[in-house]
Amino acid sequence: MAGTDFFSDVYQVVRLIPGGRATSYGAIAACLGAPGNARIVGWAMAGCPGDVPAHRVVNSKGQLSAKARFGPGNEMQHLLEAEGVQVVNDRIADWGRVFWDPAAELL
DNA sequence: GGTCTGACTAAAT
DNA sequence: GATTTAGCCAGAC
Repeated sequence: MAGTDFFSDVYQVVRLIPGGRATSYGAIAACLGAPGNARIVGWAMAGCPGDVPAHRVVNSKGQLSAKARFGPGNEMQHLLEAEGVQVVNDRIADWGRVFWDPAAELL
């Protein structure tokens, strides 16, 4: 797994997230071997280069915590819906089904 | 090298 | 279910 910087690893994993799916910060962190770095993952997204689909990364409850960072509107939600992810009340519907586990799918 | 911050998580209340 | 507390670690100053 790739690795140079934690950020690079996060970016790479996020880029590997298939359309219509989403994952959580903790899942990415755990995949990188650092289950306690959930915050770092989110922070890495805060400075994502732009080619990183950060809209597919949400918190453990499937809630669009990054929505505010994408914009004051529902831009993040719109992106997810455009990929086939149903978003209701700022959170992903059927989260357990949409959830993409990098540690399992990517392995 | 100490301190603050942050798009988190989980457990406790 | 909502709020609070504490734990976690990498970067910026």
